[in-house]
Amino acid sequence: METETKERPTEVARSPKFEAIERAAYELFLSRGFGSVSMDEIAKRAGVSKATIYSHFADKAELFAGMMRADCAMSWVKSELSDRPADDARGVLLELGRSYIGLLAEKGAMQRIVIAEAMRFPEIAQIFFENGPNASRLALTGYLDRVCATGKLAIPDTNRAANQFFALLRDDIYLRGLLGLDSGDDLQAALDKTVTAAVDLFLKGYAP
Amino acid sequence: METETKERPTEVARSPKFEAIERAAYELFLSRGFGSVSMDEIAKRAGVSKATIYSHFADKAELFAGMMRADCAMSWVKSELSDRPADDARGVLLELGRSYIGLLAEKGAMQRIVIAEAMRFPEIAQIFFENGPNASRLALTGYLDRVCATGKLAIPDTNRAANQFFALLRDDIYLRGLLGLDSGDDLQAALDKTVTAAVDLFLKGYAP
DNA sequence: GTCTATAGATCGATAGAC
DNA sequence: GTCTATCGATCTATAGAC
Repeated sequence: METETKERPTEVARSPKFEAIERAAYELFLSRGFGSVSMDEIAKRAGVSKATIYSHFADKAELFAGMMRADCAMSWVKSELSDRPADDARGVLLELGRSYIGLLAEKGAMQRIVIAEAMRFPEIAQIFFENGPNASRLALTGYLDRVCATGKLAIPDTNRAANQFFALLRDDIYLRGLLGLDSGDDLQAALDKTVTAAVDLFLKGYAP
Repeated sequence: METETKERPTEVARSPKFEAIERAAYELFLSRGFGSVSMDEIAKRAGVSKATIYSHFADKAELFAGMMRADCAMSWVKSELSDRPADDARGVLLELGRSYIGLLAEKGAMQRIVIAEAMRFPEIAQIFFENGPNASRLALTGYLDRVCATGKLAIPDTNRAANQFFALLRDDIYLRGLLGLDSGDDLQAALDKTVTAAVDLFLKGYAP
């Protein structure tokens, strides 16, 4: 979805029904996927008729792809790493780790749908990977390069190390989330422990 | 002792049509998921009529769940870790790593389907996780305990460490596979490098 | 047991009134 | 633009002949 402040030169204010359709489709698709959601259902939730939907969107696939594309295109990394201090790798990685894990939980439903429909909508899977995991990896790689320049870490391949760090953060909680399994009683404590354990292993493993 | 099991008569040979149905359903479900495969399609591929399928399986959901349940229940870990030497952690972990990555590639399609249908078939997701990732983690935890007993590694939480090791092995290749993205031209070399890099980081990070 | 034929329901998409 | 009404296709599941 896009923010309301974003200007669209070629288009005037979008009608309330149009936005209602978008919102209804987004919520339904994200909770149940492409195949299990019918256009009748979207129309009913949006409070419009089915014909109104087809006056704004060519077909069901375009409606789905439009919603997912906009959602995947949103930037993942909230905290920029380019202006982070290179002499406090532990603090920066801890903060990045907590931010990343929060992001996984927040975007969990979207990722499950993207994976489920990756065969039918390969373009969506591509956009998701580039703007999500790959963008995160690139950002961390740049930061690790700077840390290595200070001599505080010795990483032979910062690209690979960035991948490893995010892999450690995902742990098995990511897979559990994709599978819809409850991760025990004290999830937040487990997540914090996962972050600190990942940073510990990473820093010691790449110490000079 | 059940003498008359309708579903699995292990003593009596199951009819060829029954097995043809199972094989056709398994292949189709694994390649396109639950919703996109019709009973007509399964019947056509199996060379039987639709009514014959319904004479063996209650409905489409039971047919799907039966196939996926059987596939998920298959043991993952091929090489038992209980009889592995505790004084050669690097060699054992390298071998386990290659085996695990091969397994991910082999079961890639099944995992994508399990994730995609996790909401509709939570039981399948549960069985998959227990027999797959969780069983692997338990096996590795036991081995790491033995290695720590020899003093060659110092791991505060072997359960967490086992999770971390498998997470390092998955790297981002696992996610790419779920998304159906091609992982470049030289996949095998990248996989080998991922395994060695994971073992390197793990051993140095948990060195005494 | 296995088939053909079809019921019954739902879906995506459209025609036509207003 | 938006609605109601419906078409045609497709799906799951079943009835009935053999």
